[in-house]
Amino acid sequence: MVSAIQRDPLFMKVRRVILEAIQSGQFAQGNLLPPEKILAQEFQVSRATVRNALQSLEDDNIIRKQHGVGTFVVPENSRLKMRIDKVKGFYQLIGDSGYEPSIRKTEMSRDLIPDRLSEILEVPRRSEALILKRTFMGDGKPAIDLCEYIPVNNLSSEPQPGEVPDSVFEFADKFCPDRIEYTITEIIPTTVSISVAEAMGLPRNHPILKLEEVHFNRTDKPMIFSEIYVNDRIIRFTVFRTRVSFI
Amino acid sequence: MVSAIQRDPLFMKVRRVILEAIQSGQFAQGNLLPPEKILAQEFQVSRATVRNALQSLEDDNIIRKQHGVGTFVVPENSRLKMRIDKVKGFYQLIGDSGYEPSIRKTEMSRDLIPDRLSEILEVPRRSEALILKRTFMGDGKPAIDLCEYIPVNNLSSEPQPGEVPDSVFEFADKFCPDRIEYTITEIIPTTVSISVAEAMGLPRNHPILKLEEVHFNRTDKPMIFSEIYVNDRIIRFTVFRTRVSFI
DNA sequence: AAGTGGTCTAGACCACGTT
DNA sequence: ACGTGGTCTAGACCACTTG
Repeated sequence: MVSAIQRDPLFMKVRRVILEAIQSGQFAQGNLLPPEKILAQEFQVSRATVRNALQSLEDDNIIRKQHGVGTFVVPENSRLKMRIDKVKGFYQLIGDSGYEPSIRKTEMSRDLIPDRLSEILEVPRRSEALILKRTFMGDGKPAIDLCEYIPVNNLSSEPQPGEVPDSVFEFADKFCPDRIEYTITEIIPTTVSISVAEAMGLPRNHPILKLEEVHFNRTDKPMIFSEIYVNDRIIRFTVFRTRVSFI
Repeated sequence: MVSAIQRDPLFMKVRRVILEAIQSGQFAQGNLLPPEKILAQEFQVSRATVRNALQSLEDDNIIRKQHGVGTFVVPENSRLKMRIDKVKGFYQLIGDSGYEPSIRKTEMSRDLIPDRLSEILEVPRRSEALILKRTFMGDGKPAIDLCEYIPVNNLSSEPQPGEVPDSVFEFADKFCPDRIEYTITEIIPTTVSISVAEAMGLPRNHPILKLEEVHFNRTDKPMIFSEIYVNDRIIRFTVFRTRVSFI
């Protein structure tokens, strides 16, 4: 079952206050935040809690800490919204990219699962899967073409047309016995096939990004496979990488 | 100046011991690690230190924690070595992909910087840059074609041919006034041009992944631009993504 | 020398999932 | 009810950068 209620931890409250202060440009003198000690006093919390809040902001590339110096606000222009390692859903992604998101259609069908996918999803060959096809649009133009394969054995109830959520995470919450705990994505350059060219409104042989995603439950069992084509005229993925020293 | 010496924190020692135990399959009964409390007692450290060690292992997708349940070893087959958000250097990346890495050549030249890059690197138009071109091989076949642009004003000393490090991070450490603090990478699908096709030994119009990287120093100043072509027959990038709930 | 973030301790209580 | 990881405290000292 999906637990919807969860108390908001203290550090998340602190995070929100700091984030608002950043966004309203409050302590933006030189983009330097007050020291952790001061923040702790100000918020009447321990330094560990402040550090927890700052850590979560650093993960999102909002701030950057430097040992012996201080905590800096990362300039807007090097913030990244289309981080491929932070994708939550394509609808939101298109919005973040500055386009008006919409969904053209949702096709739902049942069919035998391709042999390659039955291996990846660890289900018997020639077993059945629910197949969902959708095209996400940005400003009315095709941005993302998506095809999801859910083996019928991984379904806990049968979705009706019209009640399919935008995001695969919500889909699993509603219609699968387990939620998706993590996802592994492979990035593949390719050129558009005839069918994709048609769906995306692109010339044949146009280069395009293909993503193959496998969604796992908490016991590391693969649940769902997604095949995704991304129109690079609308969506450009980025990666943020900090220097790491140790192994 | 680059500080080479740094004391190894306690939690890194703990991390190493846990990692070795995982790799030697020691506490692999059901892939469940002992509780944090027990680990703390065993290593004679505080629970916070154990948590710090476990956190770093979780970041690397070695373990996965689940609130109320325990800490699990992630199965080998869903470990990822070619995480695009964790790339340290291409030489190592090729090795991680299971190929014998080598470097074909390093071309070094000075030339005017292209207008587009002068904007990205925030230097005056028509200023000069050091240009480094290299091809990384895997098992003798071209795997990665790399072209780096370093504005001459961002150099602190002049590299001699033969003393150019494999990694751009080490290059900046040696020949630039600042080290690279973080990198933003854009992922672009494209097809090979004539020159790249030649360098990579690929047919014309073959789809290929292009990466455009901008390397920043600690003051968010762009220092170096890299243009990278990745042969997807040898290197396949992956992304690891866990479910996140809050904003 | 001063001030910052990084590490570490020894406790305590809470939230979550299982039994 | 129990055991797990998650959060939080109040302190201490260390490592790094800068003046």
